[in-house]
Amino acid sequence: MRRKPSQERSRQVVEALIEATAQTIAQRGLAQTTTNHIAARAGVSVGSVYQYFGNKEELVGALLDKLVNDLGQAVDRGLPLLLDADLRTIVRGLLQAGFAFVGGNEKLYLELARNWDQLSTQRFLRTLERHLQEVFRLYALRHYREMHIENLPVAVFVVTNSMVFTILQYLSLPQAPCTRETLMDELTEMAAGYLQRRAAP
Amino acid sequence: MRRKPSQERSRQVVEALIEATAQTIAQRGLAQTTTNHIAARAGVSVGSVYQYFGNKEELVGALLDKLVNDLGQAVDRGLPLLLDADLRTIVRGLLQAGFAFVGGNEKLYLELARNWDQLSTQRFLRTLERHLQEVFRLYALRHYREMHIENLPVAVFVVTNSMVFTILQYLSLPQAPCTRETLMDELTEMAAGYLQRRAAP
DNA sequence: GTAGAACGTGAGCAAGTATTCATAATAAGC
DNA sequence: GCTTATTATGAATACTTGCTCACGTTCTAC
Repeated sequence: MRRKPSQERSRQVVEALIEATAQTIAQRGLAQTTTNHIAARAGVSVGSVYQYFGNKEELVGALLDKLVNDLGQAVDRGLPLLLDADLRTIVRGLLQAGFAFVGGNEKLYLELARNWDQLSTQRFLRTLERHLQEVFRLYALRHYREMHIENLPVAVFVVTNSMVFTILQYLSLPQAPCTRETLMDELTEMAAGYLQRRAAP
Repeated sequence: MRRKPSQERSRQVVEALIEATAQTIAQRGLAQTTTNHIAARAGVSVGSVYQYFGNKEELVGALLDKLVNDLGQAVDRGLPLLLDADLRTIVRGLLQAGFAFVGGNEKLYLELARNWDQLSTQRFLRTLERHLQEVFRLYALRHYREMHIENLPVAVFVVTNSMVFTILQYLSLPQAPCTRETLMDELTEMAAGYLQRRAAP
């Protein structure tokens, strides 16, 4: 951030710019999102963008920061409700929460996912992995008889990526091969089966 | 293809252009790949690109056609060897084959995967799904006692996407969280467990 | 050998877009 | 009210890049 906004006015501009970035990406796609579009939608001029962001990338980065933060909060909110349930219920609940999270801004998240290489999209996955690792670590402690995973980080890595990308792929298909419920059932089956596999000896 | 090459000379130019496209994408990334770069690397001038391809997209499309074709052949070659084995061995073999296939051009495939939205990358996945569906259909026929999946297309969809994207994600990590062998073991565990789950009543 | 077709060339055009900067408007401090 | 700091403006700049086209070269058929 090139200049730190000190007045209320400018803080609102920064907020409007980030929001406008989200909307423009959702509507036109990342590639077709220009600084002029963003400024116009935010109701300010291009110059204002460069008052607060060194370049376009920083602006998108700020948007991602906000989304990563939202994600973390969403997971944390849903977490305590799940820990008493069994593994299958937990996984199903996480999937449901995931769909709900993406639900509002499907277009935006799809577009961001399509451009996952543009650096920071990775932070999204890592944040998610970190939170899920915590969930399953706690579960494993409570149910050490049923679940004993040797390498939790790797297991979480596999499950997280499998879930996220399969769902994204499902969402971006022109016509779905099955209902959303069926997809969640199958993913739950796969993930829960995998995580539960190794009973302690 | 704007003009059909009739002389040997021009056929070589077309081939060189496609090859140069692959190399340039692998080296500089799709976004930084310009028609001028491709032409230079192919040892011809930009104009020649437009003798045979209407635009840059068609050129990349031709490259993808070639790769999809390669993929189909690779799967078909490996297929007969696997059908006698058990499910776990088959999945492990497919993963091994997958890594081998990508192995030579890791950079290229990663870069193409990063830009999966640019149309035709989807064809890649569908081709793979189609082939895998055939593999598991045949396996299910032979081992109808052990495996009876109600909705094979959906199961294959889930497994294929999970495997492909987890591997791609693994490959694009700056530092791997586990060895390639471990990853394959875990993926095998998850996929085979999932596919084998429902025994016939 | 030569005419005509196929092919190759690369400077330059057209279009788009990130970024700057001189200038103007607004708010804060006194 | 006046001064200074902060914020906003948007035309102009600088740069990239896909693509064209008038011209030169190579091949083929007769």
